[in-house]
Amino acid sequence: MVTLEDVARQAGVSLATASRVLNGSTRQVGAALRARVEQAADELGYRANIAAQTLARGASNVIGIVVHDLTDPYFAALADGAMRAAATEGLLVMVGTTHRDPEQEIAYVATLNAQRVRAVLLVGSRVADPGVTGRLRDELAKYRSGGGRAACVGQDLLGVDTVAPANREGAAELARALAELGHTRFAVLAGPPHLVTAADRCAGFAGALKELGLPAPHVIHGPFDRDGGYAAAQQVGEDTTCVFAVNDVMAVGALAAYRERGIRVPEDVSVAGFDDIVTLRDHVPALTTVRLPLKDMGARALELALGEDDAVVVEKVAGEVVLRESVRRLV
Amino acid sequence: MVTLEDVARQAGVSLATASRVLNGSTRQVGAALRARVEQAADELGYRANIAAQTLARGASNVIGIVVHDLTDPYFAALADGAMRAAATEGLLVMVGTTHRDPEQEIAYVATLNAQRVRAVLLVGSRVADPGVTGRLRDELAKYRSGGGRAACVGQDLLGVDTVAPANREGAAELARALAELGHTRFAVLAGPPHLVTAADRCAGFAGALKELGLPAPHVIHGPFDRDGGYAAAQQVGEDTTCVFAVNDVMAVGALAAYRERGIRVPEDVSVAGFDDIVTLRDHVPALTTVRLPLKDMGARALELALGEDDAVVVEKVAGEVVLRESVRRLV
DNA sequence: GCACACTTGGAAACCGCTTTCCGGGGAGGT
DNA sequence: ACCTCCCCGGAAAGCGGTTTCCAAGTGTGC
Repeated sequence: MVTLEDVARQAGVSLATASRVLNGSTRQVGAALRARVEQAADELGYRANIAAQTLARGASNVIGIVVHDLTDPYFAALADGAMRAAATEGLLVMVGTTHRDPEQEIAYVATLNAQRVRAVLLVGSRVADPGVTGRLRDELAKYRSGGGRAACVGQDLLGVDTVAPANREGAAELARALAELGHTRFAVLAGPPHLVTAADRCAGFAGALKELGLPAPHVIHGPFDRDGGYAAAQQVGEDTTCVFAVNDVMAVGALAAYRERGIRVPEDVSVAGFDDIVTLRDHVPALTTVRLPLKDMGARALELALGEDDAVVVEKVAGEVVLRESVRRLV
Repeated sequence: MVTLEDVARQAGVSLATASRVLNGSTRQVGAALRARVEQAADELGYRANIAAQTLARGASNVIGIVVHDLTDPYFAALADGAMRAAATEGLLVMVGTTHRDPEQEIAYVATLNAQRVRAVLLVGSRVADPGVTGRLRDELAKYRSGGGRAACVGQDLLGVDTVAPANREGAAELARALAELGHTRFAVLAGPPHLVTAADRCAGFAGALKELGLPAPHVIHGPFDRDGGYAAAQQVGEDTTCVFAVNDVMAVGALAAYRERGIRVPEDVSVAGFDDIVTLRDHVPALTTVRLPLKDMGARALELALGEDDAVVVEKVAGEVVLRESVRRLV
């Protein structure tokens, strides 16, 4: 590889001058030398060694994003939002996928710390296990004590800047909207009990029903993905008129299960989800859901992480109930 | 930040010994010292500085993946496959999104070169413009001359290891299968003319029709995404019995357009796509398409890039026609 | 008991770049 | 004509590790 020294020698200048010309500096370099250096760099095909720069400067220009599952459009949208924001700041992005294993999340923070990345974004639901959350907090604390910045999209459980979707409130509002349509017998495809996002949505939904004086929903746990929704839908009782899946991909799984069994949606049963995944906008029947501005949330999380402000800020972002054809009005 | 030197001092050993204990080495260290060092590292919360390691070792443990659009499930699947493969090798992943701007691809290769990443994966269709392709080749050549490895998922146009989907052949086979069902009047939602993947699929399809002695399809160009398919579908002539969208997300756009206009699929018109995107498996009507093993392709590309073999290998991967309900038999 | 091969610990060079600190020269002020 | 001040170029000291090279200690075989 051609190094800065090669360039400097070829241009007949010192290392310092070459560095100042090629890699930015507060100091000026005369036009003549500057031209010589640039030409030499071009001829030799010089590319600065960023590892060396990072070491010398003590600051890197990469950020880390840790998501649960990149192929889930929810995370893809969030990550894309953050990546666009990063690009405008001239930052590179390192993406880690935990494949829904919380331990992996901790491991990634450690690795990103070793990389001395400028900031890390933890995207996705926290888990209820205080053990893992504690260890993650510790790892984050270690990272931050070394000057690292961090933010999270999810629950405010890590002591870092957080973009927190209003899961409880959104689910509650959805419940009220559905009740308004005349539904009274509900089931909730609730996802895994330890996933805080899932639990919050479920609780918010059930809480609103209770306030309305309606019977408690039939809660069915299972995986947080499409197949989880598919499987859980099989266990919904006959008398249920409306099913709330705690996220859109689960709702799609449920719709598929109903379709296979010849149960019509919304004629025989209504189905609602949560997130308003863009990729699903052409689904038939169109999904009633709670819209979250995912891209913005990703971008905002990056902003928070990079922000100078030392105070930990938690930003709640509200969801908006979107009624579509997967839900019908009862009488 | 705590450095190796801090650890060594605390443990009362030399820098060399501490390095050997903590960051792997061929050399052995006695059990007593080893324990002291490990304890010191633990107490201090030491994390190796990877930038320094990369510099000293002259080799990094990160790879770069450049995709066109992460929120497109096609790229998400490919990237996920590659990332899983990378994880098993203990490699970190840097992801770049070009948002379909070919210039960005060149810029990313330059940046990843500067990062001295171990390998770069270029995922996605090449463009027909020989100018950009040439500059990209140059940038890649520069990277590889410095010891970098590279591979591509797409067309064999860059002189690097390539995983090449059999776009022409797959589209041709699809055309034959559709003709078999009695279709004769076709339209192709062809995407942008400069995108090689789109052009190949279109050409393969048209070629097969010609061989069968059928009339040439009505070719409609437009963007390569869902909205492109939606828009292009509006221009399809009345007499067309079957529409081939050159990828699945475009096909979904077309289906949406038809649905809005009250045109039934497949009763009034048949629609087929290409890729067999997993996220779309629950779409109604189920999409006839050509299946590509996306995750495997991503993983394979990484393998090729990392492989020791110096010869440039091009691996064609075949697609499999999958007939589903979006297409009907005529007469 | 001695030469010899192995181990194992440490000193120091080095990886490629940034940046501080110096010094020389030209411009401007008096 | 002299003194400052400013501008710009270069030497060199890091940044935090890895690894080569030495030296000292430990066994082994004869």
